[in-house]
Amino acid sequence: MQANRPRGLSVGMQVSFNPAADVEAAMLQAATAIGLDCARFAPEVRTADPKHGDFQANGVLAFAKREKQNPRALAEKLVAALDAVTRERYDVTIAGPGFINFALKPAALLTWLRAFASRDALKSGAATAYAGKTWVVDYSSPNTAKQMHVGHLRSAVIGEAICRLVAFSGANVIRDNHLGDWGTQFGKLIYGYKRWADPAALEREPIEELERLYKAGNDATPDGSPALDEAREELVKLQSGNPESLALWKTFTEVSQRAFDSIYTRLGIKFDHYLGESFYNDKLDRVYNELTELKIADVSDGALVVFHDEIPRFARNAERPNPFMVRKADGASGYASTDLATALYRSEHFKADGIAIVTDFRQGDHFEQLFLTVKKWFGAKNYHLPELHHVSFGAVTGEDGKALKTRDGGTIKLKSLLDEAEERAYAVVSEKNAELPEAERRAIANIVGVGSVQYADLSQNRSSNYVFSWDKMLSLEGNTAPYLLYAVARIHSIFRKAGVKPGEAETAAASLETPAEISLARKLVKFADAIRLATDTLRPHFLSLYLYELASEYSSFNNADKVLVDDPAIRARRLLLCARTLLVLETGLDLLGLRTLQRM
RNA sequence: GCGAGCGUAGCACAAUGGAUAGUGUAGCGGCCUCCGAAGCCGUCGAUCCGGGUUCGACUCCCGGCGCUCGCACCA
Repeated sequence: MQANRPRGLSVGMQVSFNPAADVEAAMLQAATAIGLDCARFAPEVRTADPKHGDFQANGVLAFAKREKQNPRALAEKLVAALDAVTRERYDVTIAGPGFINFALKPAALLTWLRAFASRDALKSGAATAYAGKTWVVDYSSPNTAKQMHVGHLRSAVIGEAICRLVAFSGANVIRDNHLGDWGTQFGKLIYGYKRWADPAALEREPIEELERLYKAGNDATPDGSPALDEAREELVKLQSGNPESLALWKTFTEVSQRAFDSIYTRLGIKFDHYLGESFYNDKLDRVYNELTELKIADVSDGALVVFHDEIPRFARNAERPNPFMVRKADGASGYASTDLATALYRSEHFKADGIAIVTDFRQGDHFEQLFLTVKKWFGAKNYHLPELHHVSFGAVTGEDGKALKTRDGGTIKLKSLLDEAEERAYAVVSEKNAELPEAERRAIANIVGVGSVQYADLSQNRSSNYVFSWDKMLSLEGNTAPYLLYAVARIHSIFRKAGVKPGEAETAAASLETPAEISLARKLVKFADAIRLATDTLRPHFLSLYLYELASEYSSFNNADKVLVDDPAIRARRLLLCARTLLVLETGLDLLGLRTLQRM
């Protein structure tokens, strides 16, 4: 997946959304001009450390080495062959053994800022990368009849950010909540429900009551007990379509859905589909039949399984065999079979070009086996094979490094976690801005509180575990949601004071002059690169980090250069910088799933 | 036992094989007659250990060590 890679020649045309694309094209053109074999020469243009420039081309070093040429001399020849537009737009220098550095000149920076003046302009710049692609994103996926807890947080937050990023890059995104709505737990739940259901409690706190009934059912059915046989009987009745059982199950699903929706609303999530495991019930036979017919699956100890002999740990002769369990020995389906049916449905029905499944890293083996199996199966049948991504993430831990629990060792419910975030944010807002009316402080606290929880997760590499800390995520300092939201609020404040809207009163802007102005503009131009990196790697933290650095750059600018000065040209160009910073921050935060504020 | 992920300043994090490894916090020192000081500026401080590949390694490979997790009918 190398979307948004520089392609084609755009030299001499309008500046690109991602100027690195222009540099790449110009380098290739220069290489051709001096007779280099472009099949063997890759310019390797990337964003540079600001002290070296905006972009750097590193490809000369590797190429010169391979061709036994002097890299420095080759770099000089290439630079001399660069076209006039590029030379006009960039200060080009050669450094060290043969790095070629490109620094945008202030006039070129201004051109970019004028060209990308709205969210639509940014989107149309970004949207070429995944244009025409359909992506299914499978995230959140809680079990029905249970409350969402802290373990469901990362999938929901990271998954939503990925949906927005991929959509911004031009894909048609299908948000699919693969609910755990079918399985052995429903036998025990129905068993408990029929004996101990409390109608008043079901009315008042339906999910909590279902959890209590499941627990009661589970406690009453220990291994080997006659009660367990009864619970299994309930499961058989449900799976064979008994109307009474199905009606109960349907109620459980609806009650669960309402509870989930209230969480999703707070997190700004709206699914297109809730195709849970139950949806695939009638699609499993085809999986069994085709895998058997193709001899991809074997019967082992009575179960239908797939071994992948090319991967030692999934091979049939492994020390401890770890087969992919398609159908259990008792004939029941497992999650492997529903996941296989799901992959097929997404390929055939949604025509998916990409599938991203957002679950924790512990399921890594499962998805590796799933993807191996899908590739063999689809390959043999000539089915359309989407890109398959397991978007995995680490655990949420307490400050002791262990899984996050309540003080008394219980599971933290997502609802109470979000409540606490809002309460804590309310306390901070009330302290900092006591003069605001209470209703406004509440509204601010909701956005800051939930945003802080989301951002804490999104600001770090999803692969590692993350340490949950209220104090850090709600802090006003450092790479946090409050810091970013504060920067946004301050910019709005300047426009209020100026009496103009963002985007207005900037036509008189002539050229950027001060170091702080230029530094901020250079950061703004790199938005495209941050989007590309975050999207292609499915790692939102690259965008978070960029936004934080942008906000930090803005704060320095805001401190160094007064915006609302009398000189109309200076005022106009600084208002322009404020407007674009605001646009990029608000667009970027929205892509992460955060709401922003005009005042906080 | 086998396997996977992770290991970067006191703490929490970043680094798309590139230049002197960035940032926050904590510590120290500055900046409010000035658009929001919830801010800005300066300073101190780190790649788990040992080999290898490369012009160049936090990054890739091999061997250790540590933490977390997974290993047949739960998802």
